[in-house]
Amino acid sequence: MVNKEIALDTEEKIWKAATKVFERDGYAGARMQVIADEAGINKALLHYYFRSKEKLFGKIFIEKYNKFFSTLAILADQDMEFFEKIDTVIDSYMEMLLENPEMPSMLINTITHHPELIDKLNMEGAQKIRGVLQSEAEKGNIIAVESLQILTSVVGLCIMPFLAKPIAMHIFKLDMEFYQEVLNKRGPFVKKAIRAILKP
Amino acid sequence: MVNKEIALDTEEKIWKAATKVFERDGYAGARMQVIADEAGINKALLHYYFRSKEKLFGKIFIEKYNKFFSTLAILADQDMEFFEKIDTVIDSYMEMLLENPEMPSMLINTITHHPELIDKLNMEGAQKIRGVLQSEAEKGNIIAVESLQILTSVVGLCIMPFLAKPIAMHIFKLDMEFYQEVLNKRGPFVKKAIRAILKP
DNA sequence: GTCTATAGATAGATAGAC
DNA sequence: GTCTATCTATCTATAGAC
Repeated sequence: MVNKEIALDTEEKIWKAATKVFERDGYAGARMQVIADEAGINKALLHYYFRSKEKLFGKIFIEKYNKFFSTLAILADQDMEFFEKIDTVIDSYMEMLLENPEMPSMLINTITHHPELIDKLNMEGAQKIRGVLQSEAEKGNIIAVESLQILTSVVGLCIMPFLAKPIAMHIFKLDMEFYQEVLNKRGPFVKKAIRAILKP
Repeated sequence: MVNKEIALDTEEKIWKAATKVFERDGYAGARMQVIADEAGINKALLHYYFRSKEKLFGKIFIEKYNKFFSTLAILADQDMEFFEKIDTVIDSYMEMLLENPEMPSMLINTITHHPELIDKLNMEGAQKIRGVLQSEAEKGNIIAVESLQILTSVVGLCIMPFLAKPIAMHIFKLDMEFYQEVLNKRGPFVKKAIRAILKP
């Protein structure tokens, strides 16, 4: 069992190192040598464990995003009042963003450059939430617009301060503390904003 | 003058080709050979005109984004009622996005990987608009929140359907026509949404 | 200004010893 | 499983003929 434990440990080190480098540099910008250095192992071991750069990236990407999307699917299924459900989704989204601010841009970039990976994502959660929105609109509880307008509004309102962070901090000469405060207050702000938008 | 005309023409061909390839593949993913092919010229000519890949990218990036941001600066200076000004900014933003849907993700990516370029962007427009928001909030005409919350809301609401296009079309199995309609209706939707959000 | 040819560096991937 | 050494391909960039 000793060998297997060591193996798992190495695989984990590679996984963490590769995640970090891919997030920072993107797929095209990432270098296998850099990942190996970060993991404290040799370049050849990367290929021993994952065969190719593409496979390594694909596995990490799918695992990371499916974990997030499956959380959404669970939330959408819970038995709650509509706005409570929306709030829970926003809370979950903001929590994820605060821990992984690079996820939105990585998702967008990957789908653009590796469209084949899109099929491996489990998007039940998004479909369920869209269904909820459509049914609420039919009942007249919220404004009657295409549910995509609302869905993209929730997501856009949540992620924008994270996407804009580097550029906004620079333009307005803000320090990290100030910006962190903006991010911390974003959840409550978005909840209010969505209520205002959806009022029929 | 014949030589100069031919030179300008070649430079322009390179510019267009490079813009296309950088937008599609990103800086790290772009290849000088691909740009040369796209421009219908030889690879060596790229270096003759622009010295290096980095310089070529930097020049295109700065020109493209400063053109857009200077439009914003002009709008912010116009003598208009507040919501008329907001509407004009949204219209201008949506028009730009409909023609250049890749601009937001390219901006975000570039700032992340080439932070030195941030200093070459002229961000007067954004600063002016933030000033307008702050002064309106002080006057009590709109809700009293940090102006960054509003600024990122406007931008987030505008760009999200463009960022999400490939992934949303796939998840919900939408055709281009349907999605285009969503994009066309986005401007009016965002204007309403911002009014609802800002109401004190 | 424009081309061909190639230098020089570095990428991903593999062979083979241990 | 892990390493060193190396292959092969490909990248940016330049030299030099025209």
